[in-house]
Amino acid sequence: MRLSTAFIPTLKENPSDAVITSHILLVRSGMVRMLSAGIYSYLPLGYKVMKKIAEIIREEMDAIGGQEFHLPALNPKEIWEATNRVEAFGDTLFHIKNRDYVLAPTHEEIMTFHAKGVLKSYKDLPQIWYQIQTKFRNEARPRSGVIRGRQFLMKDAYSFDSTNEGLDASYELHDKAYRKIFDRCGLKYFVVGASSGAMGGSKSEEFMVKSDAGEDYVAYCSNCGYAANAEVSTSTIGSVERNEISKEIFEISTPNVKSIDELCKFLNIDESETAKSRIYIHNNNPILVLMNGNDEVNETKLQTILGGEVRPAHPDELEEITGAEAGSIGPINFNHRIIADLRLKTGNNLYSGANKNDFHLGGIDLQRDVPQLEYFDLRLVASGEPCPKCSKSIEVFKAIELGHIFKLGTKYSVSLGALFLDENGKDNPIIMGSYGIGLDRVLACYIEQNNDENGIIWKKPLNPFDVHLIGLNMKKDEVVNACEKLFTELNTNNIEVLYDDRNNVQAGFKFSDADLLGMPLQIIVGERGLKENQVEVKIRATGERINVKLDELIKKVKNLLERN
RNA sequence: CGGGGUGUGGCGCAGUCCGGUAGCGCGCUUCGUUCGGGACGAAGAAGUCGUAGGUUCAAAUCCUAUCACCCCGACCA
Repeated sequence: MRLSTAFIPTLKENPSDAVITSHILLVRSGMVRMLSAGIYSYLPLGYKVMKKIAEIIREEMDAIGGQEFHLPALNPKEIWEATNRVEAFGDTLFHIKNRDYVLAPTHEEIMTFHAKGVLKSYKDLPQIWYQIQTKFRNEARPRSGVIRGRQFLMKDAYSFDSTNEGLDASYELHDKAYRKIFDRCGLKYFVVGASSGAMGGSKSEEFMVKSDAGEDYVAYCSNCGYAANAEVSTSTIGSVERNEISKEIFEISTPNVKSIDELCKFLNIDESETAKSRIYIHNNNPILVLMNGNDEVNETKLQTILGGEVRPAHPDELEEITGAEAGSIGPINFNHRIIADLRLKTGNNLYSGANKNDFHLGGIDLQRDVPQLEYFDLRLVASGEPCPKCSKSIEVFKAIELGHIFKLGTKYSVSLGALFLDENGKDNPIIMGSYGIGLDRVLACYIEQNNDENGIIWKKPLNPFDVHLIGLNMKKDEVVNACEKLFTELNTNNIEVLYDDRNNVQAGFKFSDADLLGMPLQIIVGERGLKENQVEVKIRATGERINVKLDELIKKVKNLLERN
């Protein structure tokens, strides 16, 4: 492809609304443009990469017996009501105004609809159906460019089995296929145990990429390989020590002391001697959650333990409920339900808020002073604490979810009546699994992991082109002639070439564009080299430059691309 | 949905406090000189100052409303 006529609008400056690296580079390299918040157009160069990602996914899905569908994004609302997911998705579901349609955010319902009455016998099972299709979700707050959009491209797959063993096998197939897909895309990722959330089902795992732009937290142990979403990771850190003598409760004036850190400094005590209070509203009733020191509440665990509706209390509610502001709340004289983290079970001589602004209490013995207290594992795991599997230290970091695989069970087949006859002639709901990959995220994560200060660094097989051919001074006939010849030669050798044939652009500009676009190899053709019958090959990833004789170029390029 | 911020030519921004009819850099067009790391000179094109209403002799600037986008939080199959 000739750059002079291609639509690859590169930008010299960072777009003002982009913050994370992948977003900045996607826009600067002319791969995407924003149409509206969370809605992006893929330009030719970006779409070329998306097609390559899709092709890898297709190959691996087909390899496990997957069959590709193309389902409508426009769905009758009725079918979503049958599974109660109009309510479950709430505002995230896009509704069509002038007809009872919704824009599909995922396709369990529609796939199950097609399975119903067609997969009638255990002999018809198992099946793996998939599609690569645009999904619509009315995200409250789209962010990070293409990583969290209102419209995005997703590969979604569904398995249909007659037995739980069959589901296990289908799930395993997807697990292996996903590893192959992400390996082939050149991504560094983790597979973590996850919460099934509103999807329902018994087991689920996420494929995660470590990134500061991520919205999930992953607990990872480099010693034994343990990895889990922090939402579900168990905390195994030890309980606080119990002193031999429990002091009596005493009140201390602590003016302007709001945080645990300030309290520790003020009283010259250790974090472990303090109990932090967080107030939540559970089904319209206040509940105090007591944590040790600076431990954070794991709200997923809290939600699971309490059930119903749980949310943090607003600041104005705090004063109404406790009589004090956020920094001075505590369990003593608190007249609603209190639960505490397991770590505090043995605690005595603890410091906590007095439910009176600018006062704290010391000498609290939870067993003595709050006898009705219930203890649960409520703690959000943190870096440095012992791994639940091998007791070595774990690391907690932010991550982006690339893919998620679920054992769904029979939730959708039951509510939509997708039944099959077993060997005994008895009706049974089909046992399902569902498996997703965000293609936009694969693209963005690749760039997050492969860039430098000059731009993107592409490697096979996702690279849009293999080589970037740069003609330095296109006013010189010998340069033009040499470039044209190489362009033809490379193309006939099935090497994908982006050819910078612009004759009105300075050399420096071309170099910068080439580094920004980031093809694995740059072939630089200039007068200087041509005198020696040679061109320069630059390896984008390392910056290494090699002078190559013209008649050895194709061989050398093939060779370097193999190695890449 | 709560908090904060920003909307001025294609892109990045100044001007807004203190009202006087719009400017800078990049890009774009034409001509010339340059030509291996984002060139130089000359001439030019391009902006309802997000939108609507109001105040005023006069509004990018002040007031009111509204929309869009970004960041933090809430939410997140």
